[in-house]
Amino acid sequence: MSESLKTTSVPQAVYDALRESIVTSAEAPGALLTETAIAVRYGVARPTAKAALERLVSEGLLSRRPHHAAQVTELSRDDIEDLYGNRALLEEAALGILASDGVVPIAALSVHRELLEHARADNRAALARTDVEFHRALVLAQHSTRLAKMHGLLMGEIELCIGQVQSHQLIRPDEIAEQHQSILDAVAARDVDLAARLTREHIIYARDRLLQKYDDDHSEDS
Amino acid sequence: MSESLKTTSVPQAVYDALRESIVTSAEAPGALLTETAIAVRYGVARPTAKAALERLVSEGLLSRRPHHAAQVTELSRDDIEDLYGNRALLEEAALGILASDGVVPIAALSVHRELLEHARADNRAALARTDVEFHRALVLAQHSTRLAKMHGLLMGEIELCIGQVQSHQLIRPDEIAEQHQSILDAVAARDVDLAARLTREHIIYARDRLLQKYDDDHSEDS
DNA sequence: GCTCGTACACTTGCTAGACAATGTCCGAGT
DNA sequence: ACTCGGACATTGTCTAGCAAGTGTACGAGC
Repeated sequence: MSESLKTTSVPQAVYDALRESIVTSAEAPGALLTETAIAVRYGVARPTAKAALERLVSEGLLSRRPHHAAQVTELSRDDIEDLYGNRALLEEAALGILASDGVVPIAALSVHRELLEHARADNRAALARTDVEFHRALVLAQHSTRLAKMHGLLMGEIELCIGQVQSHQLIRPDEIAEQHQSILDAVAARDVDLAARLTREHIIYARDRLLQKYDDDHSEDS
Repeated sequence: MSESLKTTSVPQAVYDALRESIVTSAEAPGALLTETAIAVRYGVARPTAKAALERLVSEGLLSRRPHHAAQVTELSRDDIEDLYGNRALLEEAALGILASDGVVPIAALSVHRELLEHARADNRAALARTDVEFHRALVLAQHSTRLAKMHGLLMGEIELCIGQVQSHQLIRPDEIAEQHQSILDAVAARDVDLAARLTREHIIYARDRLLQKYDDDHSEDS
């Protein structure tokens, strides 16, 4: 007990670990997670595990019926469309605010550079993760706390979505990077309409690639 | 134990009761709510009270620092603008969807009739409550579950906002009812742009009345 | 052989109590 | 007047356990 830096609270740590294993699909969709199983896995008491599970349920990553074990949410095609439609709405608004202020957020810039690195190395898994981080950084940069909160809620499920459909397999790194650059340019140029339009197109583009992969995966069975 | 229908779970009941007393400003903004105090007030165990408090914190109705009692969130002028700005964004999108489908939701219609009753009786408190319910019903009627979830999150804080600024005092019942009717008409006529525009104007109108009252209340002190 | 009902195992719902860790505040000593 | 120390309040987390709901599998009856 000397090496642990006690970075956060115990339930937070359990939540983080559990969330990570869910969005990376280490826990398959539909997998059952009982409170006691989580408790023994991370060496915590059952109420602690329960708190982490309930939080994940409220964020939509887990589902549960009253007296049953929680299970990893299985996203349908409609869910994907819903998620990305609302994401487009929110990010379009966020980028509009950023562009009208003409402030290019430095946090997003550094993430963008990191993303370029991954693109050059053709590391698609890392790129998918950094892509999410880039969009988070953009939305966090504008001042509306509620917009950021709602966006965070959506992005949680979107990460799960990206994990379940292994969409990073068909990502085109150069296109992603280029689209991000265009958006940043529009913000710097204070072109509100362009920034909003490019953002929506970028997200719809991502959605379509996801849906395409989803359909491919689901065409052989049934 | 024969008359109680056991309508919901215990934490849910505590949550409901607590939420009610918060949004009605029975608990003044800034009031301290300790876990033990809530537990004894409702005759439940401390973990149960804790769960209810944590849920309210996650919804923004309560604030808390790590080892301190939770307290009722005090909304600032910026918070009001933020809440209503995002509310306009979401409801504009929701009404756009409804109008493009051309389906006037029956749930919203019945709430609208109830609202007309309150308007006729000039019961402003009930009207404010029904107004919120009307907007919830509208958003619930479109099919996007995420949009409804995010809207619900916002409306929680908005109810608190309405309670803190006693805004119902300066509501004009006839104007509210008329604006709602116009929106419903636009949806029935499948006029997407009009429905969206009227919705935004209606919300901005409500926001401005709220801000006006807020400024009046805060001009004498300081 | 099939259907129905019952009992059991699993899991959560909720409670009780305890101890540790932390933050606040007030008073004592300098 | 200022600093330091300790008491108090509050939450964080754990252990323990009972009650209640749900599904399943087994056995009885037809």
